[in-house]
Amino acid sequence: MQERAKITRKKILQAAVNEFSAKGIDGARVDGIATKAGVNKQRIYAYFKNKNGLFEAALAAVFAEISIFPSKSINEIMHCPKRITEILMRDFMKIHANHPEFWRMLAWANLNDEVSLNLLRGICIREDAGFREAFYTAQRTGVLVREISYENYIFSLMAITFFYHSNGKTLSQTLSPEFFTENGREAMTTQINMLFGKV
Amino acid sequence: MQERAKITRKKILQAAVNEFSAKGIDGARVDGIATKAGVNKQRIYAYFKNKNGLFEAALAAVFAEISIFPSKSINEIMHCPKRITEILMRDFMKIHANHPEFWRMLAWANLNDEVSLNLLRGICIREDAGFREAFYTAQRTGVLVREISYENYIFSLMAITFFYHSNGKTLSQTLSPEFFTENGREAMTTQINMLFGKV
Amino acid sequence: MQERAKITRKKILQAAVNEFSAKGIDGARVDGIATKAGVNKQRIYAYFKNKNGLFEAALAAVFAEISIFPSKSINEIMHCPKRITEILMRDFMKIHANHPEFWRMLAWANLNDEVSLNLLRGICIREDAGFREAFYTAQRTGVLVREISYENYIFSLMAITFFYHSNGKTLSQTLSPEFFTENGREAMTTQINMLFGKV
Amino acid sequence: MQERAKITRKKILQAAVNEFSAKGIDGARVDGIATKAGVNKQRIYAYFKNKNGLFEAALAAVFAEISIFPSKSINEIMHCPKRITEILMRDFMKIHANHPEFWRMLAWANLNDEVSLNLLRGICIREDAGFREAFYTAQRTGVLVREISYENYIFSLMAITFFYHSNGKTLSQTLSPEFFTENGREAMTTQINMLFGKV
DNA sequence: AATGAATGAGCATTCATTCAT
DNA sequence: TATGAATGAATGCTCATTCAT
Repeated sequence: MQERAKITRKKILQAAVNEFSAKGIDGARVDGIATKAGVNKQRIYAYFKNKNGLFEAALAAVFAEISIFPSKSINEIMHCPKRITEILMRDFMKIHANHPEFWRMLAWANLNDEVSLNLLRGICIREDAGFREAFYTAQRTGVLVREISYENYIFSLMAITFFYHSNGKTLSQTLSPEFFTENGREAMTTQINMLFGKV
Repeated sequence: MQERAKITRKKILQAAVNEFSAKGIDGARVDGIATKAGVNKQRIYAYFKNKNGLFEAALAAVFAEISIFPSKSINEIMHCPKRITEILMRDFMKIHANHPEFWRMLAWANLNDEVSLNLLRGICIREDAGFREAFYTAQRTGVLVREISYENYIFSLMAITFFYHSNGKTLSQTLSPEFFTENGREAMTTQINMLFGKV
Repeated sequence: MQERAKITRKKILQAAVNEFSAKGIDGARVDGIATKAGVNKQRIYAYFKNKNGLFEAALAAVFAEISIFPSKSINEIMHCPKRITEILMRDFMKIHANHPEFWRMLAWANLNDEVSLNLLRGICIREDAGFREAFYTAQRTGVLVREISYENYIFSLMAITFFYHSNGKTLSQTLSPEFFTENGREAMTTQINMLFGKV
Repeated sequence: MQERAKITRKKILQAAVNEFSAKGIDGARVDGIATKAGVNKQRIYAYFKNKNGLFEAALAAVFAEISIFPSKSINEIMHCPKRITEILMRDFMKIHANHPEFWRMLAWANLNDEVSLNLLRGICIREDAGFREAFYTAQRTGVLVREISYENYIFSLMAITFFYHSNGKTLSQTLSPEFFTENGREAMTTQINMLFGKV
């Protein structure tokens, strides 16, 4: 693949993430993506076969961009294991706040029967070995509840932060709009932190 | 509205929930809904104005069907406050398992900018006063952590159960497929239960 | 089907015969047919499913219009069996001259793998019993060669007249342009007539 | 033209005959031909100007390959003039059976207004002088009907054999499927042979 | 209230052809 | 000579919505 082609491919992917995350597979328009990318529409089919193929590639591209466990955080945790939950939650919250396309693409992908996740195989969020180590250290030093497994711990924090961002619209209508204020967010972080911390 | 019209309206709504929850607003077809409902397409426009209007009505219909806090569970909790988290989590899990249209409609609605949630106003899940009472009882009797607020407690359990069902597809590819086995589900419930229970 | 729909259907079919016979399945444009018919393009899909379905219906419509063995000719032959070949050849020639869409649609259909001829089943050219009678009479009275079967006789005359019209373009380049003059046509008819007539 | 170019040209032509004879001008895809030929698409435009030009060249190539009057047959006829019709018919039948691309390319060319036959000029089936001689011999020796001209004789046999192969699909649906059995083919050859033979 | 017919804008995808290297 | 990249105009088909009865 020539240099020019690589650039074209990249422009398409960026536009695709933009359009797909906003409107989903069915809502997105191939024309729109081509225009946004400033690229001939046919190139999309040449590089990604079809709309679905482009979505899958766009999803993979989003995953590739996101770093779930930044080494900076791991260092911080190692230094002060007590803060593990707080740090992790703030990281996750930040990821979602800065990359709304992440939860959106995830949500679209989960709702759609036809998208294959094959491309994710190579990229998937492997829990960083370093972080896992930090988790066990926190449990060993008695600052994190022992009853919970590593997987369920990660899962819970992901669930809470994902849900917080993905369901804001309905939650503020049905449960409480308070969650989505500065204070609400703070309170939640604090409480969840205490929950997992050993009293 | 005549009796016949009411029946037609109901048939449309059922078909709409079915189609919308499966395919989303953009993926659903008005023709498909009309056919599924065994009703002339034009009736949809007569009763619900347009596709979006129908979606909003369908979303409201789903909410109206779901009972988040069954009185049976409230009684159980009152009788044995220690089991509050376990009972609630099992309830939520069951709701999602039996009504996948619930999380799906929620997800579609949250992803879409144009759907109005006005119709939810009248129906929204108001936390049953009874349940709130049970929650405070559990805290007072010392079987539930005191640091967490009622809202954040509900929120957390909703988040975990929602996320569990809505993101299964990507999670089993990226985090672990173990979650979605019988054992995985049990372990999670137990651990979350202990987490919120006072040690 | 309402009267209005019947009219629309018929307009589509006429335009389809026109366009398909001229350009073939791949060459024809659905848009072109809709425009020629003065009808909304979507109606084509409503009534004929797709382009192929429309072609098949158009082919059937052409067959339905053509009368291979006009009763007038049968009467003439009965009256003067000696002229059977001449009459038949002139009939076939006239059909092809007046209905070029006949050989053209046949040719397109034979070249295309995907067209089904199911619709022809109901219409297909059944040799008129009357004409078959005339044929045997001619053979019995000794004015038609006995060695040839009814089927092969019809086949031969069809082949010659079809080929004459369908392959004119290449034949006048490769064999001789003489065939397609008035004299050439006359000579051919006369000679074929004599060929089948008993000397 | 370099040797390499000649090879490329030939590969393109072969693929073109293959694709065009199967799908016609409108049905064929330049991409498909390039792929089949294992050649860069652009070469097609360099050597044949455009799709139509390629078709015309492919048609000419098919004609160049076919030998209508093999000298072997001419010898046989000279040796036994009585068998002229039978030999010719079997030759034609064999050509069509072995080279379906022949009647197909002819049919596509005749149906299409835009193809020019200029390239055929140089190649066209000139009746071999030898065969014409054989024909007259047969007539003189009284084993072939005298009433038919050379041109009409050839024409008739070509018509029958071409039609037999080109219209099999519709004929077996509308007239009789019997023609296309081994027996049917034999009977036809025999009868046509007798028809032209002097009784 | 209900339905069959109709519409126009749109949509994913394709294709012959040209450009740039 | 040869090739990968790019283009713009279609092309078959669909869909939400409205009309007429």
